[in-house]
Amino acid sequence: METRQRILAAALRLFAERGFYGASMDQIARELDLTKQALIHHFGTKEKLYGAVLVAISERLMTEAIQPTEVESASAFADAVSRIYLRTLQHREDTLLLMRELLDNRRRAAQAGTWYLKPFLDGLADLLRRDPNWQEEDEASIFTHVYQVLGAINYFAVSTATLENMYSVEHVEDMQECFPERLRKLAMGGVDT
Amino acid sequence: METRQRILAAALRLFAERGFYGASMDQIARELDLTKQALIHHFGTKEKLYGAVLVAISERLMTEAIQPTEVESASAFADAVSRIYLRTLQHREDTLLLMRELLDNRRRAAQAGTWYLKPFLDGLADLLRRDPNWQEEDEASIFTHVYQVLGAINYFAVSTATLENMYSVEHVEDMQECFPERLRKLAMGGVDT
DNA sequence: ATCGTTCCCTACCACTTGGTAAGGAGAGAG
DNA sequence: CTCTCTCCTTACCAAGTGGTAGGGAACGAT
Repeated sequence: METRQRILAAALRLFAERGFYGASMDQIARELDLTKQALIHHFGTKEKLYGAVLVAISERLMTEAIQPTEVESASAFADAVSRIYLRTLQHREDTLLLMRELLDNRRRAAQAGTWYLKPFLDGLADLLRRDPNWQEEDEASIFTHVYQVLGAINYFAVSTATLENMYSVEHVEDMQECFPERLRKLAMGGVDT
Repeated sequence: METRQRILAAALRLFAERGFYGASMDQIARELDLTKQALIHHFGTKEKLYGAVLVAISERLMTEAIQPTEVESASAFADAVSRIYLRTLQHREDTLLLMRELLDNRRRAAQAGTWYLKPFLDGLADLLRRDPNWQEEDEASIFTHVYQVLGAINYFAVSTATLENMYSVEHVEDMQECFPERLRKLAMGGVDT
Protein backbone atom coordinates (compact mmCIF):
# COMPACT_ATOMS: atom_id res chain seq x y z
CA MET A 1 0.00 0.00 0.00
CA GLU A 2 2.80 2.31 0.78
CA THR A 3 4.51 1.32 -2.44
CA ARG A 4 1.81 3.12 -4.42
CA GLN A 5 2.69 6.36 -2.67
CA ARG A 6 6.38 5.88 -3.30
CA ILE A 7 5.70 5.22 -6.95
CA LEU A 8 3.48 8.29 -7.21
CA ALA A 9 6.16 10.43 -5.63
CA ALA A 10 8.90 9.20 -7.94
CA ALA A 11 6.64 9.47 -10.97
CA LEU A 12 5.77 13.04 -10.06
CA ARG A 13 9.43 13.93 -9.79
CA LEU A 14 10.38 12.44 -13.14
CA PHE A 15 7.29 13.55 -15.05
CA ALA A 16 7.76 17.08 -13.73
CA GLU A 17 11.44 17.08 -14.57
CA ARG A 18 11.36 15.46 -18.01
CA GLY A 19 7.76 15.45 -19.16
CA PHE A 20 5.49 12.56 -20.04
CA TYR A 21 7.50 11.37 -23.03
CA GLY A 22 10.86 12.19 -21.50
CA ALA A 23 10.33 9.95 -18.49
CA SER A 24 10.12 6.21 -19.03
CA MET A 25 8.51 3.58 -16.85
CA ASP A 26 11.89 1.94 -16.49
CA GLN A 27 13.53 5.09 -15.17
CA ILE A 28 10.79 5.64 -12.62
CA ALA A 29 11.01 2.02 -11.49
CA ARG A 30 14.79 2.02 -11.22
CA GLU A 31 14.57 5.10 -9.02
CA LEU A 32 12.72 2.91 -6.50
CA ASP A 33 14.71 -0.29 -6.98
CA LEU A 34 11.72 -1.89 -8.65
CA THR A 35 11.03 -3.12 -12.16
CA LYS A 36 8.64 -1.35 -14.44
CA GLN A 37 6.24 -4.28 -14.12
CA ALA A 38 5.68 -3.28 -10.51
CA LEU A 39 4.37 0.05 -11.76
CA ILE A 40 2.23 -1.69 -14.33
CA HIS A 41 0.89 -3.99 -11.64
CA HIS A 42 -0.21 -1.03 -9.55
CA PHE A 43 -1.40 1.35 -12.24
CA GLY A 44 -2.06 -0.65 -15.39
CA THR A 45 -0.49 1.63 -17.99
CA LYS A 46 1.82 4.60 -18.15
CA GLU A 47 -1.09 6.86 -19.06
CA LYS A 48 -2.99 5.74 -15.97
CA LEU A 49 0.02 6.27 -13.75
CA TYR A 50 0.35 9.78 -15.16
CA GLY A 51 -3.35 10.31 -14.56
CA ALA A 52 -3.00 9.19 -10.95
CA VAL A 53 -0.18 11.69 -10.47
CA LEU A 54 -2.42 14.44 -11.85
CA VAL A 55 -5.24 13.43 -9.53
CA ALA A 56 -2.92 13.57 -6.54
CA ILE A 57 -1.75 17.03 -7.56
CA SER A 58 -5.24 18.38 -8.01
CA GLU A 59 -6.31 16.98 -4.65
CA ARG A 60 -3.44 18.75 -2.96
CA LEU A 61 -4.36 21.92 -4.83
CA MET A 62 -8.00 21.79 -3.86
CA THR A 63 -7.48 21.04 -0.19
CA GLU A 64 -4.66 23.47 0.38
CA ALA A 65 -4.88 26.38 -2.01
CA ILE A 66 -8.42 27.63 -1.66
CA GLN A 67 -9.84 28.24 1.79
CA PRO A 68 -13.60 28.36 1.25
CA THR A 69 -14.11 30.26 4.50
CA GLU A 70 -12.04 33.14 3.28
CA VAL A 71 -12.75 36.36 5.15
CA GLU A 72 -14.54 38.84 2.99
CA SER A 73 -12.37 41.90 2.98
CA ALA A 74 -10.92 44.30 0.48
CA SER A 75 -7.70 42.32 0.51
CA ALA A 76 -9.24 38.85 0.43
CA PHE A 77 -8.01 38.25 -3.09
CA ALA A 78 -4.54 39.59 -2.38
CA ASP A 79 -4.34 37.41 0.71
CA ALA A 80 -5.35 34.34 -1.23
CA VAL A 81 -2.77 35.18 -3.87
CA SER A 82 -0.07 35.46 -1.22
CA ARG A 83 -0.94 32.06 0.13
CA ILE A 84 -1.01 30.55 -3.35
CA TYR A 85 2.41 32.00 -4.04
CA LEU A 86 3.91 30.36 -0.98
CA ARG A 87 2.24 27.07 -1.79
CA THR A 88 3.41 27.22 -5.37
CA LEU A 89 7.03 27.60 -4.33
CA GLN A 90 6.62 24.82 -1.81
CA HIS A 91 5.19 22.36 -4.33
CA ARG A 92 7.33 23.31 -7.26
CA GLU A 93 7.13 19.88 -8.82
CA ASP A 94 3.37 20.12 -8.88
CA THR A 95 3.65 23.48 -10.58
CA LEU A 96 6.11 22.18 -13.14
CA LEU A 97 3.90 19.28 -14.08
CA LEU A 98 0.75 21.39 -14.28
CA MET A 99 2.60 23.77 -16.57
CA ARG A 100 3.59 20.89 -18.83
CA GLU A 101 0.02 19.68 -18.79
CA LEU A 102 -1.03 23.14 -19.94
CA LEU A 103 1.33 22.92 -22.91
CA ASP A 104 0.34 19.41 -23.86
CA ASN A 105 -3.33 20.08 -23.58
CA ARG A 106 -4.00 20.41 -27.30
CA ARG A 107 -3.51 16.70 -27.74
CA ARG A 108 -4.81 15.53 -24.39
CA ALA A 109 -7.76 17.89 -24.56
CA ALA A 110 -10.64 15.55 -23.93
CA GLN A 111 -8.89 13.73 -21.11
CA ALA A 112 -9.31 14.16 -17.41
CA GLY A 113 -6.96 16.15 -15.24
CA THR A 114 -7.48 19.44 -16.93
CA TRP A 115 -10.74 20.56 -15.42
CA TYR A 116 -9.45 20.06 -11.92
CA LEU A 117 -8.16 23.58 -12.24
CA LYS A 118 -11.54 25.05 -13.08
CA PRO A 119 -13.04 25.23 -9.57
CA PHE A 120 -9.75 26.66 -8.40
CA LEU A 121 -9.89 29.46 -10.98
CA ASP A 122 -13.59 30.06 -10.37
CA GLY A 123 -12.99 30.28 -6.66
CA LEU A 124 -10.38 32.97 -7.12
CA ALA A 125 -12.56 34.91 -9.53
CA ASP A 126 -15.36 34.76 -6.99
CA LEU A 127 -13.11 36.22 -4.35
CA LEU A 128 -12.31 39.13 -6.60
CA ARG A 129 -15.93 39.55 -7.61
CA ARG A 130 -16.92 40.24 -4.03
CA ASP A 131 -14.18 42.80 -3.62
CA PRO A 132 -15.83 46.23 -3.32
CA ASN A 133 -13.18 47.74 -5.59
CA TRP A 134 -14.12 45.34 -8.36
CA GLN A 135 -17.90 45.64 -8.26
CA GLU A 136 -17.91 47.78 -11.37
CA GLU A 137 -15.76 45.50 -13.49
CA ASP A 138 -17.21 43.01 -15.91
CA GLU A 139 -16.66 39.29 -15.82
CA ALA A 140 -13.96 39.21 -18.46
CA SER A 141 -11.88 41.82 -16.63
CA ILE A 142 -12.14 39.96 -13.37
CA PHE A 143 -11.15 36.66 -14.83
CA THR A 144 -8.34 38.16 -16.88
CA HIS A 145 -6.91 39.82 -13.79
CA VAL A 146 -7.02 36.54 -11.91
CA TYR A 147 -5.25 34.80 -14.72
CA GLN A 148 -2.59 37.47 -15.09
CA VAL A 149 -1.69 37.31 -11.42
CA LEU A 150 -1.68 33.54 -11.52
CA GLY A 151 0.54 33.67 -14.58
CA ALA A 152 3.05 35.89 -12.82
CA ILE A 153 3.29 33.37 -9.99
CA ASN A 154 3.51 30.19 -12.02
CA TYR A 155 5.89 31.54 -14.63
CA PHE A 156 8.29 32.65 -11.96
CA ALA A 157 8.01 29.42 -10.00
CA VAL A 158 8.91 27.51 -13.12
CA SER A 159 11.77 29.82 -14.07
CA THR A 160 13.91 29.88 -10.98
CA ALA A 161 16.30 27.19 -12.17
CA THR A 162 16.85 28.95 -15.48
CA LEU A 163 17.20 32.34 -13.82
CA GLU A 164 19.80 30.96 -11.44
CA ASN A 165 21.83 29.78 -14.40
CA MET A 166 21.27 32.96 -16.35
CA TYR A 167 22.15 35.34 -13.53
CA SER A 168 23.08 33.96 -10.14
CA VAL A 169 21.61 32.21 -7.16
CA GLU A 170 21.77 35.43 -5.16
CA HIS A 171 19.92 37.31 -7.87
CA VAL A 172 17.06 34.83 -7.69
CA GLU A 173 17.06 34.94 -3.90
CA ASP A 174 16.66 38.70 -4.07
CA MET A 175 13.76 38.26 -6.45
CA GLN A 176 12.11 35.69 -4.20
CA GLU A 177 12.44 38.06 -1.31
CA CYS A 178 10.72 41.02 -2.89
CA PHE A 179 8.32 38.92 -4.96
CA PRO A 180 5.45 38.80 -2.41
CA GLU A 181 5.44 42.55 -1.94
CA ARG A 182 5.41 43.24 -5.66
CA LEU A 183 2.87 40.49 -6.21
CA ARG A 184 0.56 42.12 -3.71
CA LYS A 185 0.72 45.35 -5.67
CA LEU A 186 -0.11 43.46 -8.83
CA ALA A 187 -3.06 41.77 -7.16
CA MET A 188 -4.42 44.93 -5.51
CA GLY A 189 -3.68 47.28 -8.36
CA GLY A 190 -5.67 47.42 -11.50
CA VAL A 191 -8.84 49.02 -10.22
CA ASP A 192 -9.71 52.27 -11.88
CA THR A 193 -7.43 54.73 -10.17
CA MET B 1 18.60 25.92 -49.44
CA GLU B 2 14.93 26.51 -49.03
CA THR B 3 14.51 23.02 -47.64
CA ARG B 4 16.35 24.03 -44.49
CA GLN B 5 13.74 26.69 -43.81
CA ARG B 6 10.90 24.28 -44.42
CA ILE B 7 12.47 21.79 -42.03
CA LEU B 8 12.96 24.47 -39.40
CA ALA B 9 9.33 25.55 -39.70
CA ALA B 10 7.99 22.01 -39.38
CA ALA B 11 10.37 21.23 -36.53
CA LEU B 12 9.26 24.35 -34.69
CA ARG B 13 5.63 23.34 -35.04
CA LEU B 14 6.14 19.82 -33.78
CA PHE B 15 8.64 20.62 -31.03
CA ALA B 16 6.31 23.37 -29.77
CA GLU B 17 3.30 21.11 -29.89
CA ARG B 18 4.76 17.91 -28.47
CA GLY B 19 8.07 18.80 -26.87
CA PHE B 20 11.56 17.57 -27.67
CA TYR B 21 10.93 13.97 -26.69
CA GLY B 22 7.37 13.91 -27.95
CA ALA B 23 8.32 14.85 -31.50
CA SER B 24 10.37 12.38 -33.52
CA MET B 25 12.59 13.01 -36.49
CA ASP B 26 10.40 10.71 -38.53
CA GLN B 27 7.25 12.70 -37.75
CA ILE B 28 8.90 15.96 -38.70
CA ALA B 29 10.20 14.47 -41.93
CA ARG B 30 6.89 12.91 -42.91
CA GLU B 31 5.22 16.29 -42.45
CA LEU B 32 7.43 17.50 -45.32
CA ASP B 33 7.28 14.38 -47.49
CA LEU B 34 10.93 13.70 -46.73
CA THR B 35 12.73 10.99 -44.81
CA LYS B 36 14.37 11.63 -41.49
CA GLN B 37 17.75 11.19 -43.13
CA ALA B 38 17.13 14.42 -45.02
CA LEU B 39 16.93 16.20 -41.68
CA ILE B 40 20.06 14.43 -40.50
CA HIS B 41 21.80 15.44 -43.71
CA HIS B 42 21.01 19.10 -43.06
CA PHE B 43 21.37 19.30 -39.30
CA GLY B 44 23.44 16.34 -38.16
CA THR B 45 21.49 15.25 -35.10
CA LYS B 46 18.12 15.85 -33.50
CA GLU B 47 19.74 17.94 -30.79
CA LYS B 48 21.34 20.17 -33.37
CA LEU B 49 18.09 20.58 -35.25
CA TYR B 50 16.42 21.56 -32.01
CA GLY B 51 19.24 24.00 -31.35
CA ALA B 52 18.79 25.55 -34.79
CA VAL B 53 15.09 26.05 -34.07
CA LEU B 54 15.98 27.80 -30.81
CA VAL B 55 18.45 30.05 -32.60
CA ALA B 56 15.82 31.03 -35.15
CA ILE B 57 13.36 31.85 -32.37
CA SER B 58 15.81 33.96 -30.46
CA GLU B 59 16.75 35.87 -33.59
CA ARG B 60 13.12 36.68 -34.24
CA LEU B 61 12.77 37.72 -30.62
CA MET B 62 15.79 40.01 -30.68
CA THR B 63 14.97 41.77 -33.94
CA GLU B 64 11.28 42.23 -33.28
CA ALA B 65 10.55 42.46 -29.60
CA ILE B 66 12.92 45.09 -28.33
CA GLN B 67 13.17 48.43 -30.10
CA PRO B 68 16.44 49.89 -28.89
CA THR B 69 15.36 53.39 -29.87
CA GLU B 70 12.43 53.27 -27.51
CA VAL B 71 11.12 56.72 -26.62
CA GLU B 72 11.93 57.60 -23.07
CA SER B 73 8.63 58.38 -21.46
CA ALA B 74 6.76 57.46 -18.32
CA SER B 75 4.93 54.79 -20.28
CA ALA B 76 7.91 53.46 -22.21
CA PHE B 77 7.83 50.18 -20.30
CA ALA B 78 4.08 49.77 -20.62
CA ASP B 79 4.33 50.48 -24.34
CA ALA B 80 7.03 47.88 -24.78
CA VAL B 81 4.94 45.39 -22.84
CA SER B 82 1.97 46.03 -25.10
CA ARG B 83 4.05 45.36 -28.15
CA ILE B 84 5.50 42.22 -26.63
CA TYR B 85 2.01 41.00 -25.83
CA LEU B 86 0.90 41.37 -29.44
CA ARG B 87 4.04 39.70 -30.69
CA THR B 88 3.66 36.87 -28.23
CA LEU B 89 0.17 36.07 -29.47
CA GLN B 90 1.34 36.31 -33.04
CA HIS B 91 4.23 33.88 -32.57
CA ARG B 92 2.48 31.48 -30.26
CA GLU B 93 4.58 28.54 -31.36
CA ASP B 94 7.74 30.40 -30.40
CA THR B 95 6.23 31.12 -27.01
CA LEU B 96 5.22 27.51 -26.51
CA LEU B 97 8.66 26.22 -27.29
CA LEU B 98 10.43 28.79 -25.14
CA MET B 99 8.16 27.81 -22.27
CA ARG B 100 9.09 24.17 -22.76
CA GLU B 101 12.72 25.15 -22.85
CA LEU B 102 12.23 26.90 -19.53
CA LEU B 103 10.87 23.69 -18.01
CA ASP B 104 13.57 21.47 -19.44
CA ASN B 105 16.36 23.76 -18.46
CA ARG B 106 17.48 21.79 -15.43
CA ARG B 107 18.86 19.10 -17.67
CA ARG B 108 19.92 21.26 -20.58
CA ALA B 109 21.39 23.88 -18.29
CA ALA B 110 24.83 24.25 -19.74
CA GLN B 111 23.64 24.27 -23.32
CA ALA B 112 23.09 27.21 -25.59
CA GLY B 113 19.73 28.72 -26.36
CA THR B 114 18.95 29.80 -22.87
CA TRP B 115 20.92 32.96 -22.57
CA TYR B 116 19.40 34.40 -25.69
CA LEU B 117 16.67 35.64 -23.39
CA LYS B 118 19.06 37.51 -21.15
CA PRO B 119 19.58 40.65 -23.26
CA PHE B 120 15.84 40.73 -23.81
CA LEU B 121 15.15 40.72 -20.07
CA ASP B 122 17.91 43.20 -19.38
CA GLY B 123 16.56 45.52 -22.04
CA LEU B 124 13.15 45.54 -20.45
CA ALA B 125 14.58 46.09 -16.99
CA ASP B 126 16.57 49.02 -18.36
CA LEU B 127 13.42 50.57 -19.75
CA LEU B 128 11.79 50.40 -16.34
CA ARG B 129 14.90 51.67 -14.62
CA ARG B 130 14.73 54.92 -16.57
CA ASP B 131 11.07 55.38 -15.69
CA PRO B 132 10.83 58.36 -13.30
CA ASN B 133 8.29 56.48 -11.17
CA TRP B 134 10.78 53.71 -10.60
CA GLN B 135 13.86 55.71 -9.73
CA GLU B 136 13.47 54.91 -6.06
CA GLU B 137 13.12 51.17 -6.47
CA ASP B 138 16.00 48.80 -6.08
CA GLU B 139 17.28 46.42 -8.73
CA ALA B 140 15.51 43.34 -7.42
CA SER B 141 12.15 45.08 -7.41
CA ILE B 142 12.60 46.29 -10.95
CA PHE B 143 13.60 42.93 -12.29
CA THR B 144 10.88 41.15 -10.36
CA HIS B 145 8.26 43.48 -11.77
CA VAL B 146 9.52 42.87 -15.29
CA TYR B 147 9.37 39.15 -14.75
CA GLN B 148 5.91 39.22 -13.24
CA VAL B 149 4.48 41.13 -16.18
CA LEU B 150 6.25 38.86 -18.63
CA GLY B 151 4.89 35.87 -16.75
CA ALA B 152 1.33 37.15 -17.06
CA ILE B 153 1.77 37.44 -20.82
CA ASN B 154 3.47 34.13 -21.49
CA TYR B 155 1.30 32.09 -19.18
CA PHE B 156 -1.82 33.38 -20.85
CA ALA B 157 -0.44 32.91 -24.36
CA VAL B 158 0.29 29.31 -23.55
CA SER B 159 -3.06 28.68 -21.89
CA THR B 160 -5.55 29.75 -24.52
CA ALA B 161 -6.12 26.26 -25.90
CA THR B 162 -6.75 24.87 -22.43
CA LEU B 163 -8.98 27.77 -21.46
CA GLU B 164 -11.03 27.31 -24.59
CA ASN B 165 -11.66 23.72 -23.63
CA MET B 166 -12.28 24.56 -20.00
CA TYR B 167 -14.71 27.38 -20.63
CA SER B 168 -15.53 28.38 -24.19
CA VAL B 169 -14.03 30.03 -27.22
CA GLU B 170 -16.10 33.14 -26.55
CA HIS B 171 -14.84 33.32 -22.99
CA VAL B 172 -11.26 33.34 -24.21
CA GLU B 173 -12.05 35.91 -26.87
CA ASP B 174 -13.44 38.18 -24.18
CA MET B 175 -10.25 37.71 -22.19
CA GLN B 176 -8.08 38.47 -25.18
CA GLU B 177 -10.06 41.62 -25.77
CA CYS B 178 -9.63 43.11 -22.32
CA PHE B 179 -6.17 41.63 -21.76
CA PRO B 180 -4.14 44.60 -23.11
CA GLU B 181 -6.01 47.11 -20.96
CA ARG B 182 -5.56 45.05 -17.80
CA LEU B 183 -1.97 44.29 -18.73
CA ARG B 184 -1.26 47.98 -19.00
CA LYS B 185 -2.52 48.49 -15.47
CA LEU B 186 -0.29 45.69 -14.28
CA ALA B 187 2.71 47.20 -16.02
CA MET B 188 2.07 50.76 -14.86
CA GLY B 189 0.87 49.94 -11.39
CA GLY B 190 3.11 48.83 -8.63
CA VAL B 191 4.85 52.09 -7.88
CA ASP B 192 4.38 53.29 -4.36
CA THR B 193 0.94 54.85 -4.45
C1' DA C 1 -1.40 -28.59 4.88
C1' DT C 2 -3.76 -26.07 1.30
C1' DC C 3 -5.98 -22.55 -1.06
C1' DG C 4 -6.31 -17.77 -2.69
C1' DT C 5 -4.66 -13.24 -2.88
C1' DT C 6 -1.39 -9.60 -3.09
C1' DC C 7 2.81 -8.09 -4.86
C1' DC C 8 6.55 -8.30 -7.62
C1' DC C 9 9.89 -10.77 -10.61
C1' DT C 10 12.06 -12.82 -15.18
C1' DA C 11 11.45 -13.54 -19.89
C1' DC C 12 9.80 -12.03 -23.93
C1' DC C 13 7.62 -9.20 -27.73
C1' DA C 14 6.41 -5.81 -31.33
C1' DC C 15 7.43 -1.38 -32.22
C1' DT C 16 9.73 3.06 -32.39
C1' DT C 17 13.69 5.72 -31.54
C1' DG C 18 18.03 8.31 -33.33
C1' DG C 19 21.73 7.29 -36.21
C1' DT C 20 25.10 4.89 -39.79
C1' DA C 21 26.41 3.19 -44.44
C1' DA C 22 26.14 3.39 -48.94
C1' DG C 23 24.33 4.64 -53.16
C1' DG C 24 21.60 7.26 -56.70
C1' DA C 25 19.52 11.38 -59.22
C1' DG C 26 20.55 15.72 -60.88
C1' DA C 27 23.27 19.57 -62.14
C1' DG C 28 27.24 22.21 -63.19
C1' DA C 29 32.32 22.19 -64.65
C1' DG C 30 36.13 20.51 -67.32
C1' DC D 1 31.20 12.33 -71.89
C1' DT D 2 32.90 12.31 -67.24
C1' DC D 3 34.04 13.90 -62.67
C1' DT D 4 32.34 15.99 -58.60
C1' DC D 5 29.40 17.83 -55.38
C1' DT D 6 24.88 18.63 -53.23
C1' DC D 7 20.76 16.59 -51.71
C1' DC D 8 18.21 12.94 -50.59
C1' DT D 9 17.04 8.00 -50.85
C1' DT D 10 16.71 2.83 -49.23
C1' DA D 11 18.51 -0.55 -46.14
C1' DC D 12 19.91 -1.52 -41.83
C1' DC D 13 21.10 -1.38 -36.75
C1' DA D 14 21.49 -1.25 -31.63
C1' DA D 15 19.05 0.52 -27.97
C1' DG D 16 15.07 1.66 -25.65
C1' DT D 17 9.87 1.96 -25.47
C1' DG D 18 5.30 0.30 -23.27
C1' DG D 19 3.12 -3.90 -22.50
C1' DT D 20 1.95 -9.28 -22.06
C1' DA D 21 2.53 -13.94 -19.98
C1' DG D 22 3.41 -16.52 -16.47
C1' DG D 23 5.52 -17.79 -12.30
C1' DG D 24 7.02 -17.43 -7.53
C1' DA D 25 7.30 -15.75 -2.68
C1' DA D 26 4.91 -14.28 1.32
C1' DC D 27 0.91 -14.43 4.07
C1' DG D 28 -3.60 -14.88 6.05
C1' DA D 29 -7.74 -17.83 6.12
C1' DT D 30 -9.76 -22.31 6.26
